[in-house]
Amino acid sequence: MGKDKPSNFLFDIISSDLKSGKHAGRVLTRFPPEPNGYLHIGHAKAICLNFGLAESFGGKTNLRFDDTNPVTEKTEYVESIRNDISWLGFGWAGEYYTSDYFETLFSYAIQLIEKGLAYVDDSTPEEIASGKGTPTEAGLPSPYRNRGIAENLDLLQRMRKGEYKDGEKVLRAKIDMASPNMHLRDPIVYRIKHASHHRTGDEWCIYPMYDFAHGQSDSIEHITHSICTLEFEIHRPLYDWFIESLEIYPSQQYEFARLNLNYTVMSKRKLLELVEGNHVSGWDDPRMPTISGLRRRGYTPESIRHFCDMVGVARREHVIDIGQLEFAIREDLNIKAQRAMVVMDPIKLVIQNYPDGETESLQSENNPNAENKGGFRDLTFSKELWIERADFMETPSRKFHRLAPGQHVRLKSAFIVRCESFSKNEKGEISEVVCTYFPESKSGSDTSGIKAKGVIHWVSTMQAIPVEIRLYDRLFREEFPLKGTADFKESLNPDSLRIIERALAEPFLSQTRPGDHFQFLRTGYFCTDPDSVDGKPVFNRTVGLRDAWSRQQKQ
RNA sequence: UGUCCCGUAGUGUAACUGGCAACACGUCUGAUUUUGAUUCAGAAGAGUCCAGGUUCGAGCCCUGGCGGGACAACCA
Repeated sequence: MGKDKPSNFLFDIISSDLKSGKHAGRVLTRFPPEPNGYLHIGHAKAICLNFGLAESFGGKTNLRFDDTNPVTEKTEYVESIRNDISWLGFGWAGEYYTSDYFETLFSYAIQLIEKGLAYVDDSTPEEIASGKGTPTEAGLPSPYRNRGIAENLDLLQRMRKGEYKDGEKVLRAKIDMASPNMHLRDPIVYRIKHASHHRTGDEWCIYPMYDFAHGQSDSIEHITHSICTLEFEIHRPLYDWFIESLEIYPSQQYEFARLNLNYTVMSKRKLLELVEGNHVSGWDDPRMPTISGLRRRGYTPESIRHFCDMVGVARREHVIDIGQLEFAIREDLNIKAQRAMVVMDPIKLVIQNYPDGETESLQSENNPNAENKGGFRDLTFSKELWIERADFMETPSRKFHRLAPGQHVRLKSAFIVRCESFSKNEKGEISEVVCTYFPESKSGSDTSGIKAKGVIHWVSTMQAIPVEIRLYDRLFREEFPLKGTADFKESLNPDSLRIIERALAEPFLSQTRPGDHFQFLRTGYFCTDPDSVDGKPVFNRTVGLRDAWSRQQKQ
């Protein structure tokens, strides 16, 4: 399945580069996260592309932390990023940090000055901003634009030595203040930041800007294809300008459209806002589109990689329906997940013709869709069972295939029962259903000749264990949370988490470990949460089963 | 009144150097089913933003519109 990945424009570019011998038959890509937040599903797409493309051409991929802004970056993020990439199943050739290149980058700056292509500007940030002009009006040259080379060199060294305060001076490339591309209007190359860096500590007080770091870092590593998202497209002329001016290895940048999903947000800044505002429990909250959130939710690496293959790559902006992601995980878990029966909202079912105090052992397949049905496990059957409240109706609609007075139903992997009567509590809720069972209708050896229209799940009251279930729904109730409201947090779905404190489950679930995947029969896929403690497992709903019945009900 | 990018079924992605638009998800039927799941079979749904042009022939090439997006952080 999915053996042939559909072709895409990046694949085509690399193919033809290889054919033309452009990089001497070499393919080296890189994944360049800034360690200022956790990776999300959008990054997964970039990871799959960079690693996947390289892999399909026998090339390699570097991991490079783009750490040029010490005030937002942390080692905690470095670790989570490394962990997430490995978890997705990718291994990187070299692990680098842009900060490893600070000294080289500084020497590049000197070269630029010596070539008359950079100058130190004493203007204030406001002056620089206004001097840039607008997209439709040319900018004005800075009064410091024509400083001599020697003076520039001296000033840059003194910037490095820490003789100036933040913002007092910057180094700018001398390109073209009238360029229609704003990024070419003498972009800032180095700025002063007296801030401690997560790796270089206080060694530096000047830091290179993205544009002066990224392309050169690619070049230093001899990256052949530098793949990034569309918003950097307009930076490409600058990327090329630095490489040409410095006469260094000509890495090439290619852009693709970033992944967007409906009913969620996909920017690190916004995700950080959700974390810091306690709208979620953390970066790995199962409702987050982060890789760690998806992992905790129960998504598998395979499902995420397959999803990334399915959505493809192109240069046009798009929004993928979250249903596509759900399809990917259902498809994977269908063949992998152990089945179990868990009653979420229990009512008691009493079998009037079953002997008091007796039990019998029945067998049920662990996964009917896996090879050899995944083996079998034992279930304990008895006179009193828990069944789902929703599986009984006092006055059923015509198409209701479950329990109702006089109606037959099969208890999964057990017997057919017929509903004889029921009782209600003071509040008028169903409290108990009384049935008779047909001993000769035992699953696998049914000779009763009785046909049951439906099958329901159950668990024996004496053996059942209590478990906590966390039912997750989409984090936002708006398809496009950013549209229409001033604050995207107003679109948060108040019902994105519903906790069932005490569901009743098959006893073998007491043995589960965090990260285990299950399909709770007729309900959905679930994953054991790290919050589980001995005697009280906690399960996150990854995704519900497809449900033609409820869809039909809604219509 | 600027520059650049993009425009193919509801969604997303294909269509080798032009040869009567394909795949996936979704939707709808029907069959099977001890999960109203899965599986299987089938159907509907675009004539490729619009208008011209080149060509025997254009989603692919050209021109002009229209529509969407990006660009003025000492962020990446």
